[in-house]
Amino acid sequence: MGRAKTIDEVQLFQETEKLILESGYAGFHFKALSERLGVARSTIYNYYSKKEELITAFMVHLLEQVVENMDRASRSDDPVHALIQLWGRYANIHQMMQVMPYIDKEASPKVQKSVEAMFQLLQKMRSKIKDILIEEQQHGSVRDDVPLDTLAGFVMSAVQIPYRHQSEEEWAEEVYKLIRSGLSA
Amino acid sequence: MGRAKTIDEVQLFQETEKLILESGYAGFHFKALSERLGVARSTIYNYYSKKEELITAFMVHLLEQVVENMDRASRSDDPVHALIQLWGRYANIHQMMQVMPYIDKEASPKVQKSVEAMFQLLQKMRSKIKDILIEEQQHGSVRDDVPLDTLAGFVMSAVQIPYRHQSEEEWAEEVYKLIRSGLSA
Amino acid sequence: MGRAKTIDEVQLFQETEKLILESGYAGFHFKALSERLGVARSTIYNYYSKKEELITAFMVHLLEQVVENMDRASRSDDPVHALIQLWGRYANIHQMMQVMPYIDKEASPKVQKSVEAMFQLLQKMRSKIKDILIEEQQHGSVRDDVPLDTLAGFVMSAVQIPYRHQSEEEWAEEVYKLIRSGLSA
Amino acid sequence: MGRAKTIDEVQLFQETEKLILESGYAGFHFKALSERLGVARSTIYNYYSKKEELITAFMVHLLEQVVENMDRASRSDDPVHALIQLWGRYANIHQMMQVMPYIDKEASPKVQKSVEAMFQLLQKMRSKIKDILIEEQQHGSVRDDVPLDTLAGFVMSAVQIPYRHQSEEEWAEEVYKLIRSGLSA
DNA sequence: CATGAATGAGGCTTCATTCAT
DNA sequence: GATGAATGAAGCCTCATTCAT
Repeated sequence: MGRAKTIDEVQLFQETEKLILESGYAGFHFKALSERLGVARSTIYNYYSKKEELITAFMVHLLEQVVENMDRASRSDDPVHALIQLWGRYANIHQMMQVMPYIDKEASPKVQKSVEAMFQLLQKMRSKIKDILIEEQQHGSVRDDVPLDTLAGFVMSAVQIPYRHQSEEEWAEEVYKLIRSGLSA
Repeated sequence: MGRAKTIDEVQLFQETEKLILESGYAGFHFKALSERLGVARSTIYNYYSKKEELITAFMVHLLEQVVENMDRASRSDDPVHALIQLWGRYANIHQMMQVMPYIDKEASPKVQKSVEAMFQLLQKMRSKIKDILIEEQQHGSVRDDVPLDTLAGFVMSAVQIPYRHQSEEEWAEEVYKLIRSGLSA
Repeated sequence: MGRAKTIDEVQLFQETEKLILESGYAGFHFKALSERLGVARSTIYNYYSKKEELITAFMVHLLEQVVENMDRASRSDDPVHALIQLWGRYANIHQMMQVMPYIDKEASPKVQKSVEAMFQLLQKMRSKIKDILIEEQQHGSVRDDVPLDTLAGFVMSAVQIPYRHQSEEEWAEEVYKLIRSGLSA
Repeated sequence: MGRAKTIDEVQLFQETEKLILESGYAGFHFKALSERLGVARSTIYNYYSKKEELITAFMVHLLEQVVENMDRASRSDDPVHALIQLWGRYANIHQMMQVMPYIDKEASPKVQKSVEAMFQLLQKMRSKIKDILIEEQQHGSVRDDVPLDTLAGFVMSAVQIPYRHQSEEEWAEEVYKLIRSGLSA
């Protein structure tokens, strides 16, 4: 019944991500997206009836993946290390998140729901990081002379360190060293 | 009394910065800007004949300030410390820089010039950081088991660590500790 | 159990009427209609291959009912009274008729036919009213110092008098008095 | 300062009225309007930033005129007569009013204000009619065996009686007779 | 210079309608 | 027949930019 789909959500999300990374929120239109997908602009409206709905749905999807992976990370031997490796893999979340302030949060009820979900996920991320750090503080492997919030911010900010010429793995190793023991020789 | 309002270029830049910080590139319009300045939209065209010209001119201005301050920082006792303090003061440069990818660089010759200038200034920033780090490596106070680029990225990324509840000074102290010696207790 | 839903034409007309009364021509979409019927939008096209075809078919159907009832009314003791009672029952025809000007009459041959039929039915309505009035004029119970067209218009306009707090019957009685003997005490 | 206007509100209202009367709410677009006015579509947005704002502003303007004229009418020798004459002159208000249900009342704060104003004006119209009728009831020239609301509805509905081949004056005279003394000979 | 007016380009959305299963 | 998918045309709206005073 009905004819075969020419696009699916996976493709939609893939191209959405690419487009946002390349052109940011302002440059993200259904027009551009439809051209990349090779469908009519209006076709996309059959999937998401508002620009904001697609973007936020995608971002929720992305954050969910990250949070899921953080769970795994926190159970590893060296959770901080695992976290940094995760950052290496999802280097673009941070960039994606920067789009958030520009989203019209009242665009539709669906958008509102997604935005709420995003905040909760971010909350979860932050608290998972803190949990990891607290745990390590108790083992004496993380300093406690700096407020937890700042420590967490420090760990999260590492996601911003650009890849230079390294592989993802090299990047993670180098950054891990710095996060652990700083610039000092 | 009642004579035609004239635009004060200082105010122009101030409002430009505010507007970009509040709304990002997408939300930066001459319409909004003119309303804040209390002049007609078309008046701004007597100063900058293109949106991009204004934005890029402003960004060059901003970067020049930062670079100037970096010069001073690099001559201080503890240049890394001074740098972090600088980040505290210019916490928004990073956010400002994020609009760059969305600028149509071919918009006009003036824009092209400004964009070139910006790249050179960014270049300068990066190399100043590297110079500082190299200098410290020679004194043995900065590690050399991590590539210089990554070290520089690490220092720059600190600008992203959000203020929590601290003053600018507290923020700088805490972050400095982390940059210097990392998470380790 | 679970066999494909089929459209009931009676229901189709019912929902069409409701929708037009609630939302007017502008608010009448196959989208809304299909939702109310619980079928796919495209299914309606198996019955009416154009929006206009459905609307006009429905209106013909409605007018036919009214004309039929007018026949009965004109054979009653007091035909004017019966007419006003009829208006009470079909208070919405007038509202329905107001969508006519917006219909694209050339939309399809079927539409053209329906539109013609509608005009003939309206013609018939008008002339039935006139017949009734002429008959009464001959009995001396209706004035002849006002052109027949205006008299007919007067009777038809009564359909517009809104229900206030009365039942349909009360409305008809009150309006009948006014139509018969006017405002005068 | 600034260049000379090419359209003014008067023209805008005139063409708005014509367009609505010809094509109804659904057929009223800024595109059609701009074509008639010989300006670009976007120009109209400099005057009214939403379709609904223009329509409702116009309707308020129209009702205000009518209400003003009703004041004059109620002070005349035969207020009911004057009212019917007024209906002759503003035969289109009723048609215009039918557009109301389709207006998105939440379209903008300005729209909301206008809609409120419209309701108040309609309220005023109705109560002015009632005042007139009450006054006449006290003089014994209007019946009191029919509820006031119905009487008022009866008077208002007269606006719907179509012109046949008469002048405005003839129409008013004929309709006045009917309103006063009904169909009876 | 400052301004108010006009405009075009470009993005957003909604539907009627067609297609393939 | 019934359906879900795809589409194009049409209307909405917002700006950057230009023009004439």
